[in-house]
Amino acid sequence: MTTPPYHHGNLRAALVETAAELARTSGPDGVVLREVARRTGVSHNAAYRHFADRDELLGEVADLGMDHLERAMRARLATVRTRDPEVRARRRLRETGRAYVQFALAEPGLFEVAFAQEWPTDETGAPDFSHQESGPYALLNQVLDELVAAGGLPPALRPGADVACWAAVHGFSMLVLQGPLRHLPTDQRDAALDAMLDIVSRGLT
Amino acid sequence: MTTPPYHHGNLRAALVETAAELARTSGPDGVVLREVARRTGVSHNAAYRHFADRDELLGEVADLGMDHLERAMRARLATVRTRDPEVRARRRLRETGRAYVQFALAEPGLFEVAFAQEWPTDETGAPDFSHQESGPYALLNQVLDELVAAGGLPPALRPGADVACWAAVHGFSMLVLQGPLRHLPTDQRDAALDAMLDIVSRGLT
DNA sequence: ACCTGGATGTGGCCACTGTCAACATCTCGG
DNA sequence: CCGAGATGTTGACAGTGGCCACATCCAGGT
Repeated sequence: MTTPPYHHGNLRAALVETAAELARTSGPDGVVLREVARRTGVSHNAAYRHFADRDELLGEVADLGMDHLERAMRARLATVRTRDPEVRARRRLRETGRAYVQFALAEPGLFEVAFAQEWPTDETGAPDFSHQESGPYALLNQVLDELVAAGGLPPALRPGADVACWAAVHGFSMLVLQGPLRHLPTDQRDAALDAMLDIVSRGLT
Repeated sequence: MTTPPYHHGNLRAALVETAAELARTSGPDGVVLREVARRTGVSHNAAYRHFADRDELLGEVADLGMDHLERAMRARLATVRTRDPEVRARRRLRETGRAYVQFALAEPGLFEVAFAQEWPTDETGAPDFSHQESGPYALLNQVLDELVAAGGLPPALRPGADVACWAAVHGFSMLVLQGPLRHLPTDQRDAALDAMLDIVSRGLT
């Protein structure tokens, strides 16, 4: 007859994990504080000892999602084994985009939570990840720089290329996840993605 | 001393309008059934005589938003006065994209509501606006067809061009509205949009 | 060995929401 | 003119996020 301990031991981490599970299956709106507490076997108020409010918990889930996204991108990047620098860089760029979309489609809930979070800003209020060394955006910039260095992308087109790439893959993900392409059959969806990546790639030449 | 009439007269339309106002200022989550009723000066349950549930009301607002978007796009398209067919088509394509982003930024709430709605699907479940004559998507396809006809876009690149264009402008809008580019100063934002439109345009050549 | 203060978890409460069911009121066609 | 159907109201319910006061536990100092 072991009575459950009054203190959980590592409630904070447990809550984040449960919240992430809910986010995975039901998106941001599925992360209901009381349900998280229920599933973690704790009272509906315990979470407030570890998070200021629901948003702070969601923030943790968002960080977790960003980590997963970055790992997925890095994993796919590592599969490119081409020698020729320019071809290699171009393939790596493509894999970056493909990994982004693939993650969004595989983990729509986490993706949505991760994206809906606040983003770091510098003192002027402008986005401040330009000098970040990690994170999906930094990774994209890195790959784009590789492409410039390899001679595959005219330096004049380099500024703006990051936003263009990001917008394309992000928009595609949204169109498929929540938008008009929601019910597009898988093969057509993949074809559309390839076509889009082709167009963007052609535009960066 | 005129006592207010028991019946409103045109409650349905009035509710949609109030809901649209709320959507404009507070996005989809701001469209709270009870608040809509309150502002319309009616009891919190009156809406149920006209809409099955909150989603149906939101659907009306979404249609309204789509109309506005399409009108904005058409208005901008009409400003292109160039004669040369190819240049004209290319400019019209650009204005299409610019109008989309501009509407999203000017009316973020309506935009979000409009986009989050269900979309028509055909019997197979695939999106069914391919043969639509109106709506933003039909307009985009029309402009792309113009570009092909004018010789500005190789027919081989025509399939997929629609999704690519849409994804780019939609993604850009999302990055600015809810994403990392949220606090980007206006001038930098415009520059980034121009750069992106350039890249997409180059890709469609 | 105590005991005391801070950290952690609990239960009760409030305002708010969407939705349902029962009731009230009005309007219009026979 | 009168009754049926459409429209609007009141009241209730379960569910939510958030706050407060209280209960419990653990660690560190004496």
